[in-house]
Amino acid sequence: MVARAPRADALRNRSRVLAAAEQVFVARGTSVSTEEVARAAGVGIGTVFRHFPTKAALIEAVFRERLRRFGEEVERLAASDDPGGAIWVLLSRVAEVAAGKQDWADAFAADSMNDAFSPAREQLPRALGTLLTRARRSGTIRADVSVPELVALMLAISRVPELDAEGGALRARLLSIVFDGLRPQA
Amino acid sequence: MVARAPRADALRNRSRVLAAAEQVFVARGTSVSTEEVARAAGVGIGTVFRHFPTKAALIEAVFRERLRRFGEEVERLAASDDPGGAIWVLLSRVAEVAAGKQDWADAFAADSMNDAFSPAREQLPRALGTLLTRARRSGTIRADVSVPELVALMLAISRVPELDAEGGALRARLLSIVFDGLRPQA
Amino acid sequence: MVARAPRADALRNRSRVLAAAEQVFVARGTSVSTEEVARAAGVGIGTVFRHFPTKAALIEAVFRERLRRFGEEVERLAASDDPGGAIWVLLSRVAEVAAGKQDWADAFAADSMNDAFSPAREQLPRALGTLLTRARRSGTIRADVSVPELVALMLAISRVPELDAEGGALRARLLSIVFDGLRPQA
Amino acid sequence: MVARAPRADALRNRSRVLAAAEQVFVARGTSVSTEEVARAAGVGIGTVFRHFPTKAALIEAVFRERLRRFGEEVERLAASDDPGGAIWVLLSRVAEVAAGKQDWADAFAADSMNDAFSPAREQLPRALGTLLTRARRSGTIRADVSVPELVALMLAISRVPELDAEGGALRARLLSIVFDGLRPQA
DNA sequence: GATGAATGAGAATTCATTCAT
DNA sequence: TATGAATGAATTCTCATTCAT
Repeated sequence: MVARAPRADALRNRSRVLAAAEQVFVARGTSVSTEEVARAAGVGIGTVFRHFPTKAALIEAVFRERLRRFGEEVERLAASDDPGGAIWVLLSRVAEVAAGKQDWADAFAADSMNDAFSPAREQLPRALGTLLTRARRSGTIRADVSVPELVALMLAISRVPELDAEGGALRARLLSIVFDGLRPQA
Repeated sequence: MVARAPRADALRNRSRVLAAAEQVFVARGTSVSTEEVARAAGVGIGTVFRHFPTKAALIEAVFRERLRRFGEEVERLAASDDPGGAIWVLLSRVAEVAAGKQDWADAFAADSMNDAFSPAREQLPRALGTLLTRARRSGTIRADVSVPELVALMLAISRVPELDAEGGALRARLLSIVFDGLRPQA
Repeated sequence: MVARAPRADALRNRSRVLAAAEQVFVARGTSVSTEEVARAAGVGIGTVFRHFPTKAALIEAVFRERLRRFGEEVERLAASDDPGGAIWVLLSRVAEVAAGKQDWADAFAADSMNDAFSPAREQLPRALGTLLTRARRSGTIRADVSVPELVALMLAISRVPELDAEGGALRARLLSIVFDGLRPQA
Repeated sequence: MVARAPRADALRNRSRVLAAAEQVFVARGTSVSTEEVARAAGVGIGTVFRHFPTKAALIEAVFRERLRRFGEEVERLAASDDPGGAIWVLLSRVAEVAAGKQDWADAFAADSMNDAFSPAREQLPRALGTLLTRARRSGTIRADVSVPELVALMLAISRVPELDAEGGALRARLLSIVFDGLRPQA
């Protein structure tokens, strides 16, 4: 019995499930039943469990994927000409993405710093570190802010669901406060 | 057929259940079974449901009580001689209280601005408003920050569970960033 | 410790409970909770259970009382000048009373011939017997109908809930069929 | 994503549950717990709920099935050479079937004319109508009896549980009364 | 005696997980 | 492999009955 490369249709199903799960979890929280995820993916529930042995594993996989994509985005931001502006963009994006998606943010917050996510643990902090260093050098961000502070701020911002009210004006004011706090202080 | 004062033992049990529920919810999330709450309170499950007709009602009651206590605390802070310092204390307290209590913060965030909490809706924003006005006048807080921004910040801070790491040093740095952002900018 | 006559207020409470239970059972079925009966009677639930040791006992008592009153009514009918007409009235009354009160009729049907109801077992059949004998003699009722047949017919009629439709016209036609069947056949 | 035929074992289980439920409901009333139905069917309780999402749905399904079979029986009777005799058989069957099955008769009475049972609403009244028309023409049944009266009589008869006593003799006499009432009157 | 709070055994229902088809 | 039926533990809630006040 040689370990065989996964069949193409199996891979396709895995992706389908992952995508459907992300959509459903974001929309209605991770407490939706696995059955609903299967329905959204257009597969049988058995298929979901074949690819992800427990529901927790599915949630984790969805989240890992999300972190991965986020890491890529941060890498692009870290390469920006304007690192200070990039941090502003970063925090804005976090606030946007999280708005109204409580449960999702929960999972993010609960697990983002978990040992389970070794790839994200490498890529994301590294990208954030690069971004911070460059921003510090450019004089837009104060020197005593490092990655954990930035992550904590991101988490904090990501978890306020009411920011969409008033057409996002509140969100802008919140970000402005935080951003002013990040600036080198007189 | 006169409306009678509730019996002493009933009141005692109600409080016990409320206290046990708060403890259990904070420690292990609001998803613990009502049975466990009953066990923690040392009463039968029927007693829990007698006092709180649904689980949602219990969660709400626990939360309402918590908001009430928090409102009192803010009122005391609003009367302080040093309103700027009081806001610092306020945010610190929020961060302390929320640490490691994810689900609890969820409930707070989800409901804190809800119509259901009319008493809190009055007392808490009023106290925060007083505090802010006084802090603005004393020159410690910038003029364009009002109650919604402050609440959003509190929510944001309250929802970062990892702040206890490193003996709270990270929490202190996060607060310092936020606080600098709240100061009148040069 | 001599057996003492029940206190006046205890008797009053017993009646109140009985009356309230009848009303509630007729309106909403015997599956309403004992608590609701207590509420309707304006007493505590403990009082209900003091007078009727189990819910079944309460149902039985309510029913016994109802049979007793019905027995009295039949006695009056049995004394009528027109025994044939009296039987018609009897069956009409049964149909009227039962209309729309399914659960109630259930209890009636389930228990009416039960050994538990010794007083009713005496009074009611005796009155029906008298009525029948007189009706037979007057030539309005056929000779081979005796008390059990009459009771069965009453039960049957009492259990058709739809008879109120069409302003009772259907009920009238049903009774007419039964009544014709009861007449001496050519 | 084609709609597939239900699996054979699923169909088998559905039938098993339905049959077990009918048996249990008839024997001990529809208030038996779903757990008992599952036990009687030899399946897990989850299986019962998979096929019938609520207990009410199960009761309804059992009842619908019963009405369907009854409708078939009436159709056979409607085709008889002796329509008068067929009506006698019909009423006898109803009395037999219902004997001692209180709760069952309740469901029958409560729902038999319900909109929920559209198939029965068509088949059963139609068959009864045919039967009645033929019986009227043959001169065994009086002209002013139509389907609602017949149904009401069936319901009435079906709801007298005591008819089995005395080896069914009482039942026979009750039916004879009703039947004489149905005959064209002199 | 009266009260109503406490109790806990069910009951219906859900859902992660397993396994026959 | 994919499917979806079967399973049963767990959960919320109800209610008859008991018992302290």
